[in-house]
Amino acid sequence: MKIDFDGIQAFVVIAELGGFSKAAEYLHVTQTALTRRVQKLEAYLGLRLLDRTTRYVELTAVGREFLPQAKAIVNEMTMAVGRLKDMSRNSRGSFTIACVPTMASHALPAVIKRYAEIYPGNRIRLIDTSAFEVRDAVLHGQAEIGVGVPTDRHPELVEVPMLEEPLMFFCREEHPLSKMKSVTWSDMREAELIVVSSMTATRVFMDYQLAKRGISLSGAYEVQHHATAIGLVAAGVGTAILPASTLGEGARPGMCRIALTGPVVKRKICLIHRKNNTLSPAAEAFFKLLLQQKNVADAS
Amino acid sequence: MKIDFDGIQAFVVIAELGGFSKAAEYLHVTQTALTRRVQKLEAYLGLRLLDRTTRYVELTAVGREFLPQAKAIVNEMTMAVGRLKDMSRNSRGSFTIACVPTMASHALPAVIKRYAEIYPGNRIRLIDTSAFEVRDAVLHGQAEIGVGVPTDRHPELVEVPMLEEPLMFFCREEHPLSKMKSVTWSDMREAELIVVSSMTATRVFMDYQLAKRGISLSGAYEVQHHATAIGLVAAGVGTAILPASTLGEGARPGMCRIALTGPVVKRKICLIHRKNNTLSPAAEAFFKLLLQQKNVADAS
DNA sequence: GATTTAATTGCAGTTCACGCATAAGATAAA
DNA sequence: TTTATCTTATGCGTGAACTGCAATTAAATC
Repeated sequence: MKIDFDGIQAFVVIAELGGFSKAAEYLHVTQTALTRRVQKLEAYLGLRLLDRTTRYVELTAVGREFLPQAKAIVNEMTMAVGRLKDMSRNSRGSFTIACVPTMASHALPAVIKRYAEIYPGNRIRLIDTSAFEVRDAVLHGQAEIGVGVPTDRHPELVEVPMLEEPLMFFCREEHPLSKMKSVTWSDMREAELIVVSSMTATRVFMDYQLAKRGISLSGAYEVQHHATAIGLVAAGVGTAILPASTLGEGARPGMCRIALTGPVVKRKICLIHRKNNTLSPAAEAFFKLLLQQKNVADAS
Repeated sequence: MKIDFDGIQAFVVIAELGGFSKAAEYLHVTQTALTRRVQKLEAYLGLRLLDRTTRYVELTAVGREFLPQAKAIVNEMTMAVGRLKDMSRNSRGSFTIACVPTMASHALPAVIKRYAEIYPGNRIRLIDTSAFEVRDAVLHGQAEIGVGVPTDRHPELVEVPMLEEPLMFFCREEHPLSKMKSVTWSDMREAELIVVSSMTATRVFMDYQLAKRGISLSGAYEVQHHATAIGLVAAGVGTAILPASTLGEGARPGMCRIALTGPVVKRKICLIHRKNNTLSPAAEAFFKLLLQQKNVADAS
């Protein structure tokens, strides 16, 4: 009833190398063992695969017919197992990560670059989408790792804090507040304010934090993407409230980024993965790199 | 280093049936054994294939990727081994037999018919050719079984006597000798005699036997095939010396078959196979049927 | 919190596979 | 024919691996 892979492998190697002894050397076992394996296999099958005198080994008619199949099976098996071991040893493989757009364009690129240097050849599928869909993608197994914001607890998901960044005030140098070290929410003039859509997790979180302190802020402009908001500010349309990482220091000429206090509202970014699902070695390695990123952020 | 087929099979069945217990039942082992097999496989590979709580079993990302391959391998293996066992148990399979034309058209058809009844579906490739080429076909492995005449001993070949039949004299009813119970070689009139080509083994053997008794007979007509000779006799062209089996008793109207003595020259037919080559089960079964034919001939 | 279901682990028995040493068979050379 | 040599087969003892039972642990449901 049980299938004897060793026997078939022995048969293939003996047939290809033309002898028990050579095959034994190749397989790093004694010739005795191969004799036994072949005998066992033949006994199990009820027919001879190899006609052997003490001098020569030759395929039987059945053996000749079976050899190509056996060879294919042994090869596939060896290959498949080899690939798996390679994945395990060298964190090789492909995986999918879901990520909110901000991180996809700011924190991720550096990590992906490092990852590509350490593990060349590994393909990463990146789904950049809203925080809600990031959560769903991980939950439904479309992505192994999610980079998003904390959400309502789900028993299947694990959220690991990665970094947090304050919302900041963005304006042009000409703006009256541009020379301030920090500004407060009450300094905002709604008539010129650009905020991101209330559909985004960032905005929901922000509104919630402000509401706790009796502050309400809707803004005159509402856009979907941070990049759009930055563009509008740069063009002199107005001022904006955005996560700090939206713009690195002095990344754009004529643009100022000022701390926003009273209160400081911090957007939390976390890594998400399914609770009971082991990450593939490739994803695992990436996950660790992401966590290192966290430490970098903590240190600064 | 050693590849664990059991483990992979366990993985596949568990993944397909969705649980260790169900898989255990399917494989006729305890669920404990499967736990161990999977653990061993995963330890060997260095990664998890199945994420399992005590309640549910689920594929990991790697497991999902590997499952199709594993399934294919396990299926192929099971199929291939199954086919071999079937070949062995039910003498199933195809094989090639080489046969001299006389036998191919006289003794063989009945055997093939019986064989087809007992082992339906088995394909037989039949090479009908000269005795020399029958021998070569077997020697070079193109045919597993040969039906031919004894030749010079070859260390690689085994010849098993099957049947022998006398050469007989064939003529039309109008012929002066047609009413004789038997005729002798000296009764032959060369001017009207049709014999088969001196290239055939039968002819070589006949000449040798006659030469021992100082008889030489070349005939006026020489043809390649027995069927041709019979045709010529039937058309009244002449008389012929042919193996008895060329024509069953009274098989053709107006044709007589008369014993030829002084001496009686018998053509021996034997089965040939390679000495150290095990026959495939299908061929083995056919070989046995052929030998029964021998007994039939001996009895008559 | 109790119950049920399903995988895991401790333990012990047994089988199975392996390797050493030796035998036996076959070919080639003397 | 005998001998040398090469290659597979076998006897036997050892050790590892696999298995199964029974108890355990963990998750999900009531």
